Amino acid sequence: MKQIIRELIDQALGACRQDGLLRVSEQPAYVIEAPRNKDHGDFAANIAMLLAPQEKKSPREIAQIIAGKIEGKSAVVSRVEIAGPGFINFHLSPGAWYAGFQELEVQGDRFGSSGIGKGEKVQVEFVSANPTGPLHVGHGRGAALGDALATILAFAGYDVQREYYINNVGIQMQNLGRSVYLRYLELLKKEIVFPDGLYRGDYIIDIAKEVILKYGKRFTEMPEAEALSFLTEFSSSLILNGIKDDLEQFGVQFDNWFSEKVLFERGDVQSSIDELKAKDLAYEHDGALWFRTTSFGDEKDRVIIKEDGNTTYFASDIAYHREKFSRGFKQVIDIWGADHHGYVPRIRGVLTALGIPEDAFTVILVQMVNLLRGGKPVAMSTRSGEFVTLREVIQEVGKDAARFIFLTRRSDAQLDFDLEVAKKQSDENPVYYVQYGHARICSIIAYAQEKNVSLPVFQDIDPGLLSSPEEQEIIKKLAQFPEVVSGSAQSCEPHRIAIYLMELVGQFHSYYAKYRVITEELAMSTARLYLINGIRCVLKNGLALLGVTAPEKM
RNA sequence: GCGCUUGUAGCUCAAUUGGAUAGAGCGUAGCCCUGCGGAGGCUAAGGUCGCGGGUUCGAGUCCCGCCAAGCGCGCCA
Repeated sequence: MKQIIRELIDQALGACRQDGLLRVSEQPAYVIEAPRNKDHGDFAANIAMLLAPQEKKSPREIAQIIAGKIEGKSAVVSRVEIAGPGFINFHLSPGAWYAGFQELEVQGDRFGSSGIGKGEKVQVEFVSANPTGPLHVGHGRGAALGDALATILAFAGYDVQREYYINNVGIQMQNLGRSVYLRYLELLKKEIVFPDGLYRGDYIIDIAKEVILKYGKRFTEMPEAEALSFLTEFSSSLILNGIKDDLEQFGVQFDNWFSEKVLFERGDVQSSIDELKAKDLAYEHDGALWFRTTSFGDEKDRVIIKEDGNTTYFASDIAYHREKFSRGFKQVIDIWGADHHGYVPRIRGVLTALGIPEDAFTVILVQMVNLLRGGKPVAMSTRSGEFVTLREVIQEVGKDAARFIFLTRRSDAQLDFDLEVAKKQSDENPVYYVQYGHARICSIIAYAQEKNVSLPVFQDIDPGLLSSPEEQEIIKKLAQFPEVVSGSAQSCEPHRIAIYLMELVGQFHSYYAKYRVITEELAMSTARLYLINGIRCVLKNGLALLGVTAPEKM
C-alpha cells in the first residue's frame, strides 16, 4: 500500500518538474508512514518539508503544489490534505484495503512472509552456554530471542541456520571434571578439600552419584589424570544432553551443534594463527603471541597463545568466526549475554583483519534478567550454585508465558522477570490476553458452524458492510502485518511482533464487546465472520513466529 | 578511572527508527453479562520522556556535558 502512495508522489513530483512548478533538482529520501493520529489520514508523507530548503518555498506551499498533482489521480486515494508543518496526508477509500484481505486469504499461514531476504544464507548463533552446568533464565532469554529471530528471518525469505557453539575445550572443562571427581570421592567417604573456583552446584553431586551407579568405585583405583579425563568427558556430555532437553522443552531446535574441539582437530585454530602471522597481525612478546587488535579499534592487543603454550579462548573464536564465513553465510548474527560486550571490538577486529565486510556481522547483546518472586529478588549466584534453572522456570510458569515475556521487551534493556506475575493466568500476563483472543475467535467460528454459517471466502461477503470505525481500523491493522514482520526481521527486533499482537488483539476484544458477530442477518454475520477469521489467522501466524502456541480452547 | 547499555505514569514496558496532541497493561476510583468464552469490555485520575545545553521546519529518538543503575575493563571462560 505504501508503495502505491510512493508511486503517486513520485509521479506528482515528475509532473511538477515538467510544468516548472518545482525544480526538484535532488529528490530527498522521504518517508511515508501511518500516522499515530487517525485524523491525519491513513498515510502521511514528509516530502514537502524536506524539499523546502532547495525550493526556497514554505513547506505548506510545496505540499499544496504536489497535492494538486495527486488529487483525483487514483481511485485508491479518496482525499489528500495538507496539515501541520507541511505533511501531505492521504485518506484512502475503504475499498483500497480489500487487497490486504485477499492477500491474507490466499496466503493463509504464509501471510506476513516476504522475499526481502532473497534467499541469502544467514546464521544465527545463540545460547552457546558452556556445558559446565544447566541453563538459567538468562540463557532462556537468549534462546527465545535467537529462536524467534531465526523464525522471523526465515519467514522474511532468508535461508537461516540455527547454531549452538559448544565450548568444550579449556580450563573450565577441567574444572568441571575435577568438581565431579572430588564429589565422587566425597560420596565414597574419602577425605577431600573442595577448592574455590570449582563448581559447587548440587547438580555436580547428582552427576557424581550417577557415576557411582554406573561405574562403582573404579575411579578411585586408577591414576587421577586418567579418572579426570574420563569424568570430564562423561560430565560434559551428560550436561550437554540436559541442555538439549531443556531447549527442546522450550521449543528451540538447533540445526547445527558446533564443537570447539573440532576446530582443534581439523587444524582450524592453527591455520587461523598462521594466517594472522602471514598478514603480520600477530607478534611475539613476553613469550606469548599477541594479535594486533588495536589496529582495528580495540583498546589493547590480545593474547592468542599464552606463555605456557596453550591457546586462549580468543584463538578458538578467531578460528570459529573464520570458519563460519567460510561456510558461505552472507550474514552472521551472534547473540551474546551483555556481560560479553567488551568482547565485541575484538571479534570485529578479527573479521576486519580477515577481510570480511563489516555489515556481514551483527552482535545482539541481550541484557541481564533480574529474577523476582512477588517483587523480591531471587538469589542468583552461580558460584554457590544457588540459581533457578531454565528448566524450573519452564515447569513453573510454562513455555509460552516465559517466551512471551522475553519477547515483549527490547533485548538491550534489562528485564525484570517476576515468577509470580508470569504464573498468573490473567490480567497482568499479556500472553494469555493474546491466546484468549485466538481461542475466543475459534469458539465463535465453531458457534457459527452450529448455526449453519460456514467460513466464507472473500467472494461470499459484502465488504462494504464492514463500515464501522472499529472494523475499518482492524482491516488496516491486518494489512500492516507484513510490514511489521519485515521490519522486525530487518532490525532484528522480534518484540515488535509481540507488541503488534497485543495491539491487534486489544482491538478485537473491544470490537467483540461492542458488536455481535453471528446474528439473524446472514450477510452481516458472514462479513464479520470473515473479518475475525482474518484476525485469527494473523494472531496465529504472529504467535508462531514467536514460538508461542495459539490454542483453540483454553 | 575508562568503555558499553539503560533511564518514559506509583510498577512492568511501548512509541512506526527524526514527525503532528508520548501510548498499553498492572495498580487506584467507578461502571458493564436476559447475547458468539468475564482469562473480556467501558470511563476517570495519573507525565518536567533522569538533568542541562546543542543540531533543525520538527527531538523521547541524533550530538556534547553532567547525574543514577547494570555490566565490562585477565596470558579466565
